[in-house]
Amino acid sequence: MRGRGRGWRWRGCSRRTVRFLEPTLLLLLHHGPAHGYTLLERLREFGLGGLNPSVVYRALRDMEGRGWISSIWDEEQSHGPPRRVYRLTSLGDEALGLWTQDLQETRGLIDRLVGAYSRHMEEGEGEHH
Amino acid sequence: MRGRGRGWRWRGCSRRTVRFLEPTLLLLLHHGPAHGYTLLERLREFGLGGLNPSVVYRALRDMEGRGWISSIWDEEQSHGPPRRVYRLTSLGDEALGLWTQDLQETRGLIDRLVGAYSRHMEEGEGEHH
DNA sequence: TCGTCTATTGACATTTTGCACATAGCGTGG
DNA sequence: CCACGCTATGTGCAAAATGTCAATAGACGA
Repeated sequence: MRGRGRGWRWRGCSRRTVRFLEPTLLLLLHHGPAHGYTLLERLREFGLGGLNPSVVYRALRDMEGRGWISSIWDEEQSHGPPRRVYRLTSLGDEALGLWTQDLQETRGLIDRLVGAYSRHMEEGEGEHH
Repeated sequence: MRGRGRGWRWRGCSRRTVRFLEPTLLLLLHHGPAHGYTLLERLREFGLGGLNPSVVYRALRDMEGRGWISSIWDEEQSHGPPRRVYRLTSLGDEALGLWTQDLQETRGLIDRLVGAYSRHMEEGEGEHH
C-alpha cells in the first residue's frame, strides 16, 4: 500500500496548501516582522488554514537556514512563553521576487492545461476514449 | 543536512513539474489512448520535459491502481519490446474534471498571492522590513 | 496548585521523489 | 551470429519531504 492507491485528495490538508506555504510566509513578512503564531493565523487569509503549527514553524526554521528570514527573541512578553520575531532579510526579499515569477509561470501552465481541457470539451462532447 | 538548507530550486527538475504530472497525463489521454513512451514525449508540449521515464511510468501505474486509466499490451509491435496502451476510464474522466476544478482553485490562490505582492510593491516601494 | 491558553520545538513514522540500473525486443553493420 | 544501439517498460533503494504526536514552558485565573 503506497498511499497512492486510494483517494485523490490526500491525508491531512490538501497538498496544495503546503506548496504555497513558503511564498505566503514571505509575503506576510514582506508587510513587516511578525511572530510565528501570528503568521500561523494570518495564513488563513490566504486560504491556508488548518495547518499544523509544527509544519509552519519548520518552514520558518528552514527559511531561516536559507537566510531568507532572521529571527530574534522578543524582548517584551505577552501572555506566555518567549516568542520569536521573524523578519524578512534582503535575500528573502529577492527570494520572494523569484517565487512570484515562479508562481506566474505556474499559472501559465495551469492556463494551458485548463484551456486545453475546455477546448477539447467544447469540440468533442463525449466521443473521446 | 535536510536538503532544505541550500538552494531554493531543488534537485532534478522543478518541483512544479511533478505536481502537474497526473492531470497532464489525464488530459493527454482524454484525447485518446496512447503508449507510455508517447505520453512521455507529449508532456513536453506542456512544459513538462526532462522527466525521468520511471517517474512517468510510476504515475501511470498509480493512476491505474486508482482506476483512472486502464492498460493492455499492444497487439501489433513497432521497433521494440511490447508496449502498453493506456486509455482513460470513465472514473478517470471524472478525476480529470475534479483535477481541473482543483487547478482553477490553485490559480485563484496564485492570483491572490501575486496580487497582494504587486499591490504592496506599488504602495510601499521599499520601506518594508 | 491545577488547569488552560499562548508559543515553540523535537522526534519519529510514513510518503514521495529521484536516480541508477535491469530487462527485453528489434534492427543494423561487420 | 554477435555486438551495439535504439525503443519501451519496470524495479529497487536512498534520500528528502510531510504529517502527527507529544514535550516544553511561561502567564494567568479559579
